[in-house]
Amino acid sequence: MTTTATDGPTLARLAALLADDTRARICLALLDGRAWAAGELARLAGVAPSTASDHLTRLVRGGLLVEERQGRHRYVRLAGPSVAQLIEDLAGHAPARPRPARSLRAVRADAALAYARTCYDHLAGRLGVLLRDTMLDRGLLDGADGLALTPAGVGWLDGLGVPVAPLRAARRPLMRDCLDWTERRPHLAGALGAALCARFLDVGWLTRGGGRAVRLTPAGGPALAAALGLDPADLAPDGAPDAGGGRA
Amino acid sequence: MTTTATDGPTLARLAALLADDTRARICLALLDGRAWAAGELARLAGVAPSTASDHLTRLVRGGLLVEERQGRHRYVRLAGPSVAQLIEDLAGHAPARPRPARSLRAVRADAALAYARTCYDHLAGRLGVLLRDTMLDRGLLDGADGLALTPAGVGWLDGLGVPVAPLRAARRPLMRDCLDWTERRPHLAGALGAALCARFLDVGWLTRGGGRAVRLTPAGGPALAAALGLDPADLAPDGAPDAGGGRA
DNA sequence: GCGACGCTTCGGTGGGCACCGGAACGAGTC
DNA sequence: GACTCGTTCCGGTGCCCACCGAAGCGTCGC
Repeated sequence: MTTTATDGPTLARLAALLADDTRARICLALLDGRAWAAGELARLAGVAPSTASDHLTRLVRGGLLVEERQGRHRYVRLAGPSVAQLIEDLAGHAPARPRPARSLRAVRADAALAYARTCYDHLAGRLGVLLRDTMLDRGLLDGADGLALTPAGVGWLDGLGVPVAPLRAARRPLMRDCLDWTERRPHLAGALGAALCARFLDVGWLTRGGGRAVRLTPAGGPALAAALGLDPADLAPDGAPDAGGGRA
Repeated sequence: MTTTATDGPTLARLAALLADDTRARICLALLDGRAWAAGELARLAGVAPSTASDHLTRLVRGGLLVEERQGRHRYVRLAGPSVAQLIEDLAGHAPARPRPARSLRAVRADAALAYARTCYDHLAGRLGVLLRDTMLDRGLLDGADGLALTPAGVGWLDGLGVPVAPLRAARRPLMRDCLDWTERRPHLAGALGAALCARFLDVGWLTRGGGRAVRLTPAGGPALAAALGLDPADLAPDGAPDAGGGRA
């Protein structure tokens, strides 16, 4: 028999993959869960295509990314939810640094992101945190002895068209708290968080803005408020007058 | 443009703290939850004291470690459970690399670690995983809809002298799955995991071996088996004939 | 076919940093 | 007070790696 699994150098090599500004930027961008082309990532990170290509190769070799070649394009995405979780956790532990606003456009985009965005495959931002809080308030989740769905919660999900049974069968955990970058409080991740986010997009309550931002649709606001037993005003993006301008 | 709270460089600087072999070794050693002197860590990592001192300063500045000066000694320990969790998560994602056994002593020490050890402040290794599994089997935990204590579990803990009420009041989550390095399956962390481990040590069911290893005491084996409704043989460290030799 | 495009490979350059030894400093010890 | 010991500060060295531009290669479009 062999031994303890992870030694120092092994851990260091994994951390080194995220210890570079450019690679970190790339991984954060990929947290939207979609596949990006190599050139897009190079432009986003502000480096030459050759440099980005190098980084992508390294990240793929390290197991953080998977690639898919299509014609002359090289698409990469995060290797899975566990990688997304790892990056989220790291980002959650990094010191929160309020950044100076650079332009009105940037302020609007930041406000839109702070209000609602995807975090790999689930919902984050104020809306994500509010969703979890309300589910706890309404007794759909029980947070006293861990974090678990109540029978009422199972019924509520069923009513939304999110049957729980297939989620239980999934290999990933049903629920998991994910520390929100902007709110510094947890939102809902795991199979359930992903299913809820997908469902809201499916039925048109949410729609993707550019990048990671998502927006409540005119129909989605009242519908979600009703489902949660909230006043529609509670869902207003009160943080800033973002409107719909955030097309980054 | 980038995101609101955590941008690429911020994430990269955090990751860079763990991206060095020596610093990674130091952090892994500190996962035992105790405070180590700078010189001890230098010897453990195999570098000059001046080099280790430099690394410690960097880790403290980065918020991963806290220090405590006592006379001419500088003691450092992990800054808290959240840092321990971060390192555990990273280690859990690192590829498991079977290492060749180097000596009989090393094999014995490794076997002792694989059987039972502390993971910052909670129990890990085969024993830790078995504990969680059995609690699920016995209906003390409910894993179907998240991870939650059942009423039976609350009573069981009370009988062990681990009242749940103060744990609920703690700021850290009551329970959390922590991926075990050696078993690659979850064991129990969070406030409850820490309280259980502390209690087992308090009542003398477990005792600390050298380093991170812990051992079942002659009295503790049958007692723990009885508490869990297991045959004492189920708790045997069957992986290897470790006996009590594992004094790193 | 030809050209445009996206990506990769390949030297070359530069900066950051891990490491050490030696000197200095403070705290304990006799 | 002299000595030891743990730690820190400092200068110097060498390695690793992020970056680029240029050239090469497959893919798509006209």
